Amino acid sequence: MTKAEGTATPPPPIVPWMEFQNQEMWEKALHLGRKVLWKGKTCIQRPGDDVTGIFLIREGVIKVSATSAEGVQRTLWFMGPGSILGEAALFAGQRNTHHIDAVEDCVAYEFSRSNVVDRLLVDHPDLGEALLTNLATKSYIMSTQVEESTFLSAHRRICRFLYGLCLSRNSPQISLSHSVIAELLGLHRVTVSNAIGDLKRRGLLEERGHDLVVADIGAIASLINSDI
DNA sequence: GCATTAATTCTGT
DNA sequence: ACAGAATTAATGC
Repeated sequence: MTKAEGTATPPPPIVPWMEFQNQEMWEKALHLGRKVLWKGKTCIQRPGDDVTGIFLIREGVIKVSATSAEGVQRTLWFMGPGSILGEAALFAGQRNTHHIDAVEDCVAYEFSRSNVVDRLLVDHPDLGEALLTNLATKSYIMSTQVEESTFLSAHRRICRFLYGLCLSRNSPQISLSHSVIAELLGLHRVTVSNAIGDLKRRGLLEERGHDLVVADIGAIASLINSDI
Protein backbone atom coordinates (compact mmCIF):
# COMPACT_ATOMS: atom_id res chain seq x y z
CA MET A 1 0.00 0.00 0.00
CA THR A 2 2.00 2.92 -1.19
CA LYS A 3 -0.85 5.41 -1.28
CA ALA A 4 -2.44 7.17 1.65
CA GLU A 5 -5.38 5.41 3.25
CA GLY A 6 -8.24 7.93 3.35
CA THR A 7 -9.15 7.91 -0.33
CA ALA A 8 -8.79 4.20 -0.83
CA THR A 9 -8.18 3.84 -4.53
CA PRO A 10 -9.42 0.39 -5.47
CA PRO A 11 -7.02 -1.77 -7.40
CA PRO A 12 -7.62 -1.69 -11.14
CA PRO A 13 -9.74 -4.58 -12.35
CA ILE A 14 -7.87 -7.49 -13.84
CA VAL A 15 -8.84 -7.83 -17.47
CA PRO A 16 -8.14 -10.61 -19.97
CA TRP A 17 -5.71 -8.46 -21.88
CA MET A 18 -1.96 -8.84 -21.33
CA GLU A 19 0.41 -6.11 -22.31
CA PHE A 20 3.66 -4.91 -20.76
CA GLN A 21 5.33 -1.66 -21.60
CA ASN A 22 8.78 -2.24 -20.12
CA GLN A 23 10.26 -4.29 -22.91
CA GLU A 24 13.74 -2.79 -22.73
CA MET A 25 14.99 -5.58 -20.50
CA TRP A 26 14.55 -8.01 -23.37
CA GLU A 27 16.90 -6.17 -25.70
CA LYS A 28 19.95 -7.87 -24.24
CA ALA A 29 18.52 -11.32 -24.96
CA LEU A 30 17.02 -10.83 -28.39
CA HIS A 31 20.12 -12.29 -30.04
CA LEU A 32 19.26 -15.62 -28.38
CA GLY A 33 15.92 -15.64 -30.11
CA ARG A 34 14.65 -16.03 -33.64
CA LYS A 35 12.55 -13.27 -35.09
CA VAL A 36 9.22 -14.41 -36.46
CA LEU A 37 6.43 -12.57 -38.24
CA TRP A 38 2.77 -13.49 -38.06
CA LYS A 39 0.35 -12.12 -40.59
CA GLY A 40 -2.90 -10.75 -39.23
CA LYS A 41 -5.91 -13.06 -39.14
CA THR A 42 -3.79 -16.18 -39.38
CA CYS A 43 -3.55 -19.17 -37.07
CA ILE A 44 -0.38 -19.41 -35.00
CA GLN A 45 -0.98 -22.61 -33.06
CA ARG A 46 -3.70 -25.21 -32.65
CA PRO A 47 -4.47 -27.57 -29.80
CA GLY A 48 -2.08 -30.47 -29.71
CA ASP A 49 0.79 -28.64 -31.34
CA ASP A 50 4.15 -29.34 -29.81
CA VAL A 51 5.64 -26.48 -27.81
CA THR A 52 9.36 -26.18 -28.30
CA GLY A 53 9.96 -22.74 -26.91
CA ILE A 54 8.41 -19.47 -25.89
CA PHE A 55 7.51 -16.38 -27.89
CA LEU A 56 8.03 -12.80 -26.82
CA ILE A 57 5.51 -10.61 -28.60
CA ARG A 58 7.02 -7.29 -29.62
CA GLU A 59 4.37 -5.90 -31.93
CA GLY A 60 0.77 -6.72 -32.65
CA VAL A 61 -1.97 -8.55 -30.80
CA ILE A 62 -2.86 -12.23 -30.64
CA LYS A 63 -5.94 -14.01 -29.36
CA VAL A 64 -5.90 -17.14 -27.23
CA SER A 65 -9.14 -19.12 -27.31
CA ALA A 66 -10.67 -22.44 -26.46
CA THR A 67 -12.86 -24.22 -28.98
CA SER A 68 -15.51 -26.82 -28.32
CA ALA A 69 -15.88 -29.93 -30.44
CA GLU A 70 -18.79 -28.20 -32.18
CA GLY A 71 -16.56 -25.26 -33.06
CA VAL A 72 -17.90 -22.74 -30.56
CA GLN A 73 -15.20 -20.31 -29.52
CA ARG A 74 -14.53 -18.88 -26.12
CA THR A 75 -11.78 -16.31 -26.03
CA LEU A 76 -9.54 -16.66 -23.00
CA TRP A 77 -7.42 -13.56 -23.34
CA PHE A 78 -5.60 -11.24 -25.70
CA MET A 79 -1.87 -10.70 -25.67
CA GLY A 80 -0.10 -7.57 -26.82
CA PRO A 81 3.49 -6.30 -26.91
CA GLY A 82 5.71 -7.38 -24.04
CA SER A 83 3.75 -10.53 -23.25
CA ILE A 84 5.07 -14.04 -23.53
CA LEU A 85 3.36 -16.97 -25.19
CA GLY A 86 3.97 -20.64 -24.51
CA GLU A 87 5.81 -20.55 -21.21
CA ALA A 88 3.02 -22.31 -19.33
CA ALA A 89 2.98 -25.28 -21.68
CA LEU A 90 6.76 -25.36 -21.81
CA PHE A 91 7.25 -25.54 -18.06
CA ALA A 92 4.30 -27.83 -17.51
CA GLY A 93 5.62 -30.20 -20.15
CA GLN A 94 2.29 -29.97 -21.95
CA ARG A 95 1.38 -29.65 -25.55
CA ASN A 96 -0.44 -26.53 -26.56
CA THR A 97 -4.09 -26.70 -25.58
CA HIS A 98 -5.53 -23.56 -27.18
CA HIS A 99 -6.23 -21.92 -30.48
CA ILE A 100 -3.89 -19.00 -30.98
CA ASP A 101 -4.52 -16.50 -33.76
CA ALA A 102 -2.87 -13.28 -34.81
CA VAL A 103 -5.53 -10.58 -34.93
CA GLU A 104 -3.13 -8.19 -36.63
CA ASP A 105 0.36 -8.32 -38.08
CA CYS A 106 2.78 -9.31 -35.32
CA VAL A 107 6.50 -9.39 -34.65
CA ALA A 108 7.74 -11.91 -32.11
CA TYR A 109 10.93 -13.60 -30.96
CA GLU A 110 11.07 -17.30 -30.34
CA PHE A 111 13.39 -18.65 -27.67
CA SER A 112 14.12 -22.36 -27.61
CA ARG A 113 13.62 -24.34 -24.46
CA SER A 114 17.34 -24.77 -23.97
CA ASN A 115 18.02 -21.08 -24.40
CA VAL A 116 15.33 -20.28 -21.84
CA VAL A 117 16.52 -22.79 -19.27
CA ASP A 118 20.29 -22.56 -19.80
CA ARG A 119 20.71 -18.92 -20.74
CA LEU A 120 17.79 -16.66 -19.93
CA LEU A 121 17.03 -17.99 -16.48
CA VAL A 122 20.70 -18.37 -15.54
CA ASP A 123 22.14 -15.13 -16.84
CA HIS A 124 19.19 -12.75 -16.50
CA PRO A 125 17.20 -12.90 -13.27
CA ASP A 126 15.07 -9.98 -14.38
CA LEU A 127 13.91 -11.95 -17.40
CA GLY A 128 13.09 -14.87 -15.16
CA GLU A 129 11.01 -12.52 -13.11
CA ALA A 130 9.32 -11.27 -16.25
CA LEU A 131 8.41 -14.86 -17.10
CA LEU A 132 6.90 -15.34 -13.67
CA THR A 133 5.00 -12.08 -13.96
CA ASN A 134 3.64 -13.23 -17.28
CA LEU A 135 2.60 -16.59 -15.90
CA ALA A 136 1.05 -15.05 -12.80
CA THR A 137 -0.91 -12.63 -14.94
CA LYS A 138 -2.48 -15.49 -16.88
CA SER A 139 -3.31 -17.22 -13.63
CA TYR A 140 -5.03 -14.12 -12.27
CA ILE A 141 -6.90 -13.51 -15.50
CA MET A 142 -8.42 -16.96 -15.38
CA SER A 143 -9.30 -16.95 -11.68
CA THR A 144 -10.77 -13.47 -11.99
CA GLN A 145 -12.92 -14.49 -14.92
CA VAL A 146 -14.29 -17.46 -13.01
CA GLU A 147 -14.94 -15.27 -10.02
CA GLU A 148 -16.67 -12.52 -11.96
CA SER A 149 -18.73 -14.84 -14.10
CA THR A 150 -20.16 -16.49 -11.00
CA PHE A 151 -20.67 -13.42 -8.82
CA LEU A 152 -21.18 -10.36 -11.01
CA SER A 153 -23.92 -9.24 -13.35
CA ALA A 154 -23.19 -8.93 -17.04
CA HIS A 155 -23.57 -5.18 -16.84
CA ARG A 156 -21.01 -4.85 -14.10
CA ARG A 157 -18.58 -7.17 -15.81
CA ILE A 158 -18.75 -5.10 -18.95
CA CYS A 159 -18.08 -1.93 -16.97
CA ARG A 160 -15.16 -3.58 -15.21
CA PHE A 161 -13.77 -4.73 -18.50
CA LEU A 162 -14.03 -1.31 -20.16
CA TYR A 163 -12.58 0.43 -17.13
CA GLY A 164 -9.77 -2.05 -16.58
CA LEU A 165 -8.84 -2.08 -20.24
CA CYS A 166 -8.59 1.70 -20.27
CA LEU A 167 -6.27 1.65 -17.28
CA SER A 168 -4.06 -1.17 -18.43
CA ARG A 169 -3.73 0.14 -21.96
CA ASN A 170 -3.62 3.72 -20.77
CA SER A 171 -6.01 4.81 -23.48
CA PRO A 172 -9.74 5.55 -23.50
CA GLN A 173 -10.03 4.10 -26.98
CA ILE A 174 -11.29 0.55 -27.32
CA SER A 175 -11.30 -0.94 -30.79
CA LEU A 176 -13.16 -4.17 -30.15
CA SER A 177 -16.48 -5.20 -31.62
CA HIS A 178 -19.38 -6.22 -29.40
CA SER A 179 -19.05 -9.83 -30.44
CA VAL A 180 -15.35 -9.88 -29.58
CA ILE A 181 -16.10 -8.51 -26.12
CA ALA A 182 -18.90 -11.04 -25.73
CA GLU A 183 -16.63 -13.94 -26.64
CA LEU A 184 -14.05 -12.62 -24.23
CA LEU A 185 -16.41 -12.33 -21.26
CA GLY A 186 -18.53 -15.35 -22.09
CA LEU A 187 -21.64 -13.23 -22.65
CA HIS A 188 -24.24 -13.14 -25.35
CA ARG A 189 -23.44 -10.60 -28.05
CA VAL A 190 -26.80 -8.89 -27.64
CA THR A 191 -26.21 -8.49 -23.93
CA VAL A 192 -23.02 -6.61 -24.69
CA SER A 193 -24.71 -4.49 -27.37
CA ASN A 194 -27.50 -3.52 -24.99
CA ALA A 195 -25.16 -2.66 -22.14
CA ILE A 196 -22.94 -0.58 -24.38
CA GLY A 197 -25.94 1.13 -25.94
CA ASP A 198 -27.08 1.98 -22.46
CA LEU A 199 -23.71 3.47 -21.51
CA LYS A 200 -23.71 5.50 -24.72
CA ARG A 201 -27.15 6.89 -24.02
CA ARG A 202 -25.92 8.03 -20.63
CA GLY A 203 -22.92 9.72 -22.15
CA LEU A 204 -20.30 7.51 -20.50
CA LEU A 205 -19.28 6.01 -23.80
CA GLU A 206 -18.90 7.54 -27.21
CA GLU A 207 -18.46 6.14 -30.66
CA ARG A 208 -15.54 7.26 -32.75
CA GLY A 209 -15.67 5.66 -36.14
CA HIS A 210 -15.95 2.00 -35.34
CA ASP A 211 -14.23 2.32 -32.00
CA LEU A 212 -15.56 2.94 -28.56
CA VAL A 213 -14.19 5.80 -26.54
CA VAL A 214 -14.67 5.98 -22.80
CA ALA A 215 -15.86 9.53 -22.20
CA ASP A 216 -16.36 9.43 -18.45
CA ILE A 217 -13.99 6.96 -16.89
CA GLY A 218 -14.88 8.05 -13.38
CA ALA A 219 -18.54 7.29 -13.92
CA ILE A 220 -17.73 3.90 -15.40
CA ALA A 221 -15.53 3.18 -12.41
CA SER A 222 -18.35 3.98 -10.03
CA LEU A 223 -20.71 1.67 -11.90
CA ILE A 224 -18.41 -1.23 -11.21
CA ASN A 225 -19.61 -1.43 -7.65
CA SER A 226 -23.20 -0.30 -8.06
CA ASP A 227 -25.52 -2.13 -10.37
CA ILE A 228 -27.48 -0.46 -13.17
C1' DG B 1 -6.63 3.66 -60.82
C1' DC B 2 -11.59 3.82 -60.38
C1' DA B 3 -16.39 2.34 -60.14
C1' DT B 4 -19.74 -1.50 -59.31
C1' DT B 5 -21.17 -5.57 -57.14
C1' DA B 6 -21.03 -9.19 -54.19
C1' DA B 7 -20.02 -10.87 -49.52
C1' DT B 8 -19.27 -10.38 -44.94
C1' DT B 9 -19.42 -8.04 -40.55
C1' DC B 10 -21.51 -5.09 -37.12
C1' DT B 11 -25.43 -3.21 -34.48
C1' DG B 12 -29.92 -2.33 -32.68
C1' DT B 13 -34.65 -4.24 -32.22
C1' DA C 1 -33.95 -14.11 -35.93
C1' DC C 2 -33.90 -10.25 -38.89
C1' DA C 3 -32.89 -5.84 -41.19
C1' DG C 4 -30.23 -1.80 -42.30
C1' DA C 5 -25.60 0.28 -42.23
C1' DA C 6 -20.99 -0.18 -42.89
C1' DT C 7 -16.77 -2.61 -44.35
C1' DT C 8 -14.08 -5.39 -47.21
C1' DA C 9 -13.15 -8.29 -51.19
C1' DA C 10 -13.68 -9.24 -55.93
C1' DT C 11 -14.46 -8.00 -60.61
C1' DG C 12 -14.57 -5.41 -64.77
C1' DC C 13 -13.42 -1.35 -67.31
